[in-house]
Parts: sequence; C-alpha cells; structure tokens
Amino acid sequence: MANLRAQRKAETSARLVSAARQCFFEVGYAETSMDKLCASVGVTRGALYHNFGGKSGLFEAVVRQIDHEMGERLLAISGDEVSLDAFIRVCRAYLTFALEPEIQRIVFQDAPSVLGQRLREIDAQSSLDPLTEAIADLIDSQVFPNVEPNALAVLLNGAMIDGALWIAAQPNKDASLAAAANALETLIRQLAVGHQ
Amino acid sequence: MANLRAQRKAETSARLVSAARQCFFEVGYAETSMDKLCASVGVTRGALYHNFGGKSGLFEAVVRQIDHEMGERLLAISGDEVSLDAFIRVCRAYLTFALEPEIQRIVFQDAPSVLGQRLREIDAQSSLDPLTEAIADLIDSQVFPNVEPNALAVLLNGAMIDGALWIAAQPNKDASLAAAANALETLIRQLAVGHQ
DNA sequence: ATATCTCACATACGCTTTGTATGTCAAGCA
DNA sequence: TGCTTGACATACAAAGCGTATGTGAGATAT
Repeated sequence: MANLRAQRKAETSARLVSAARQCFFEVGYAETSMDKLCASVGVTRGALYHNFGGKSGLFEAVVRQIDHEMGERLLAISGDEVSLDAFIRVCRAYLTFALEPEIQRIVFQDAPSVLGQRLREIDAQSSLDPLTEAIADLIDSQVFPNVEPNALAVLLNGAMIDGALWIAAQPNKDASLAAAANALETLIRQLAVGHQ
Repeated sequence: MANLRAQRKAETSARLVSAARQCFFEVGYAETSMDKLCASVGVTRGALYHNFGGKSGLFEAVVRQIDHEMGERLLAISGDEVSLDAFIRVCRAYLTFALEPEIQRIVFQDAPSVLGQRLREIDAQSSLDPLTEAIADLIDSQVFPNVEPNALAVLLNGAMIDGALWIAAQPNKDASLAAAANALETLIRQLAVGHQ
C-alpha cells in the first residue's frame, strides 16, 4: 500500500528534526525561533505543533536522534569482550564522543534545562545502560570491587561528561584531553587493583 | 556617611535576588516572569535592568550567591587536614549538598543552559578550586598517583554532580545515596592503593 | 542655602515568540 | 462518488523581553 500521507508526514518530520538539530546546535535552544525554522523548511508552525506538540517536543526528538546515534557508535566499539582494557577503550571513546560540539551543546548544555528529569530516561538506553552492564560484568569477573553497578556507572558517566565539557573550555584541548583521559584511565585501573 | 542611595540600591538588589532565587527554584528559569517577579518585590522591570542588566544577569547573581554559600560550607568542613579520610569527608559532604533541590534545579539543571561556559568560571572558586587543591596535596603526599590535579578534580566533580542528580531521580533515595556514596568512596580509596 | 547634577528607578513602546483555535484540501475508505 | 480523516495552513490572542526616555529624590559644589 502506498500510504502517501504517512510517508509525507515522516518526511516533514525528518526535515524539521534535521533543521532543528542544526539550529539548536548553532544558536542554542532559547535563541531558536520556531517560526523561522519552520519557514526554512517550507512549512508553517502548524506542522510543528501537529507533529511534535511544540518546541520542546521537537527538541526532544533531536535529543533522541543524537542519543540513538551515540548508542550505535558505542555499541560498535564495545563488542562482546569483557575485560578491563575493553572497558577503558569504551570509556575513552565515550569521552571522545562527548567532545563533539553538537553533542555538548544539545545534550549536555541545553537538554537538562529543557527536558528535566526526562532526559535521564531518554539517554539511559543509549549510554548509561551499556555502561552499567559492562561494569556489572567486570564486577562478576572479580575485576572490580563489589559496588552497586548503577551507582558506579552514573559516577563514571558524570565524570566523563564533565571532563569533556572541561576539555572543551580549555585553551589547549589536546593537552587537556590527554590529562583527562589519563586521569580517567588511572581512576578505572586503580579500581581493579587488589581484586585478581 | 549616610549614602542612602547606595543603601537603597543594595536593598532592592538583595530583595530581587531573594525573590528570584525562590522563583527560579520553584518554577525554573524559563517559566519565571520578570514582570511578575519585579511586581512581587514592589519594583518595575526598570529596576531589574538597571541593577542586573537583564534576566540572565539576575540569574547569574543568584547562582553566585548559592555557589558562595556552598563554598563557605565546604570550607567549614574541609579544614586544613591533608589526609585521605578528610578528603572523603569533603566529597561526601559535597554529594550531600548537591542533593538539595534548590542547588540541583538552579545550579545543575538550569545554569549550564543559561550561563554557558561562564558557569565554569563562576563555580570554580567555590567548589572546583578547593577540590583541586586538596587533590594536589594528596598527590604531593604520595597518597594519590601522579595525575593532573585539575583533570582529576573535574572528573570527581562531575561524578558527584551526576551522582546527586541520579539519587534525586531514584524512588528510594536513602538506598541510592548509600550506594552512590559507597561507590564514590571505593573509587577514591582505590586511587590510593599502591602508593604508600 | 540653593542651584545643579547624578543616579536609581518608573513609564511607555515596539518587537518577537509561543500556543491555540479554526479553516482547508488532498488522501483514504465505503 | 460521496464521506471521513488527517496533515497541515491561517488567524488570533497573549505574554515576555529589551530599550528609549522621563522623573524625582538624594548627593555635590559653590
């Protein structure tokens, strides 16, 4: 069946999300005008409210898209290996992803304010759950001491996010990245000491 | 000298900051109307723009006030002792402070979006600098391995902030706090292993 | 003491943005 | 082919922010 209507709808939705993603990144959530954004896509605000319910709904769609992409990228790197080295590889990759300006601006800077607690549910699947699972595996394998995997995952997640934001604010980003990555790796490797 | 004018100005500024702090906490930055806020204080928006330059200026003043208070509280706890136990006490206290709803909403949820990179400079003095100094002392004392103190401070700072936000979102907050505090303490104590 | 000046704040205005309520026309269905 | 539905467009109303300008009490100078 053709179902042209659903196809059209998906297209306009995708175009709105695409344009919004660019604007939210370049000028931020507050400074993005829905009127101008819709005009640039070739629709009116009626399409926006019909498809996403409002400005925050469109923003949430953008965040979900970015989170989904990051989840895929992390999944491609992690693989099935359960080892300290693999875990550190994933963390280092996550730190690198978090350095990307688009992710920083949209997901780390604006999303907490716009989406509130819902953000936690949204990016749980993409980043926090895989991290928790990897930690739980390492605890089971006696590599890590026996702590609550969820709690440790949250702590490491926050450390990497804030680390990435810090790096981005430093003048010498290469040196800062090296320092942060080194500190992070030390933090994680030390966790595994005394638990052979 | 009397200088009534300066005194009046300081009073209206303080009253604006006080009222704003309550509103920003209760309904958030975006939903706070400067018109209604100024009316509740008994002034017009003219006073706001004269004293703070705008909505974001008033918000920044509120953040500075909260940050300053938190810095004082942390300073009272830290003392001059350089030891792993003292460091853990401070971190635990920071985690507890970060659990307070007012701090979460204003400083952690809304401030990054409203103030952007400036937030980092603002709360550097209150929380990050003391943390960095404590870490540097512990590295000098061979308690911690030799990593960049700034980087490690940022990582731990982010871990504690995100940990506090996570706890606040959990149904069983007591258990979550215990789990996060335990994981954090393990993370820090393990750092000191093998560096007698 | 008085004239002048300054500054803390009020008033008034215009622009922008958001949300909603209603209209419309093509696509799907009977 | 007539009716219904849904994906938008149009029109409207309200609120908020920022700025430009006015004003009167307090500070200053002579």
